[in-house]
Amino acid sequence: MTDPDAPRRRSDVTRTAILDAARERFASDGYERATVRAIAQDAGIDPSMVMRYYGSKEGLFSAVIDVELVLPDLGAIPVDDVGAVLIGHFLDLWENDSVLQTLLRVGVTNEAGAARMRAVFAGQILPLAEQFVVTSQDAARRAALVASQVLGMALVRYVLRFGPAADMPRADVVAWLGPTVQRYLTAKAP
Amino acid sequence: MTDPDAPRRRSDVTRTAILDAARERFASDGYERATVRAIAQDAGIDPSMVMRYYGSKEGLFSAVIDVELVLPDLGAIPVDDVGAVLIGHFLDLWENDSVLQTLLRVGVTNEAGAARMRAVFAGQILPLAEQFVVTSQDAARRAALVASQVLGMALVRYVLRFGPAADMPRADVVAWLGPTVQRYLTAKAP
DNA sequence: ACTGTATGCCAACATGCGTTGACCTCCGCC
DNA sequence: GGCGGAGGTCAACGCATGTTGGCATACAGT
Repeated sequence: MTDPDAPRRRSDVTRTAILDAARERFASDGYERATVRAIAQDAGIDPSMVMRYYGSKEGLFSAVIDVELVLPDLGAIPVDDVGAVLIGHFLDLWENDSVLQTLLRVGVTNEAGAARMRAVFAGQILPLAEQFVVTSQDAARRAALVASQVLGMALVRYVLRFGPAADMPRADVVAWLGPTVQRYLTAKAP
Repeated sequence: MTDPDAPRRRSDVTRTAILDAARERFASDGYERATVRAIAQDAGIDPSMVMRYYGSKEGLFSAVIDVELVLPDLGAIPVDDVGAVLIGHFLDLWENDSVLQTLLRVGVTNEAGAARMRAVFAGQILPLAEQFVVTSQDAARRAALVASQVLGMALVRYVLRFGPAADMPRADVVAWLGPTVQRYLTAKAP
């Protein structure tokens, strides 16, 4: 019997090596400073392989950011815990998946990255806010508020690495930010 | 009598033209994509002038981000209004001065920019938090929380330009974010 | 075992970058 | 009126980048 996880082509191991290296380089250096040559060297192959398998640097980047963010179903948890659960889940996401760091780093200077970020926002955070509110304009605003706090914490904690933000224990982040997004989602509009 | 604001050297007009063009380019494109050639063209002079007056691209960037952020004295306003006043002031700052956009755009991919951002944080937001709290570690955390919300809103509103965040009237931003930073600064630690 | 093709490397290309030094020009001063 | 220096342009350098085509090699199907 054949292993269903086995690579279908011999080149698949190289393909994913390139993708992994690219993920890290884009996440830590941003789009411009992550050079094809550096990515290729990290992956242990020739730069021309990148072009063969992904067409161009832009194509490689597209492959890197083409991921699905999955948020937990918030219907199953008590309404009062939504804020805390959400913050906890976002912290997991940021710490275990480099694609969000990539998006944040690149979205700030690259329009394609910004567009992808907006798409994630529209596909994940917006529907979430719509569970708590009637009019769609109100939901959009609340989603934007949640995004501002979540991305802001990610920025100072993981990207800019402000000491106090980076050192804060996870539980404290949840305790402080949880009520904030809870209010953004469920409080009466001011 | 001589005008005290008159340029002391004939080249001062060119110097500031370069600086103005650099501010805009760095703010909108980030460090890597803001080329010396493009800045020079915007300023209407030759690229070599940039080198003559600022030594290098790095030197020009240093000159651009070498600014003082001034926050209002919060001693004079009622304690309960601190959050709202602060948010209002930050919105003014972001809308009237491109240097913060520059810092945010560059700080995400450039270590010098990130360092400058941390310095602004330590020099401006941290002392502010120290007015409300006794231990310096607590103050640092509260300052980081305020920074996360303020920078997060700047990110989604001015840089990533999420529709709902960019369109939100200024008064609504103050009404939503004011209580948040108010709580970060003055509420009992959880 | 033979052959075609997928896989990979190497060398080179064109381009745009930051940066440099030689040259020109015009203002202010003796 | 001539002169020295500051202000400015021009062309070029060296380098790193993304990208390309040609060539070797090793695998898979017959």
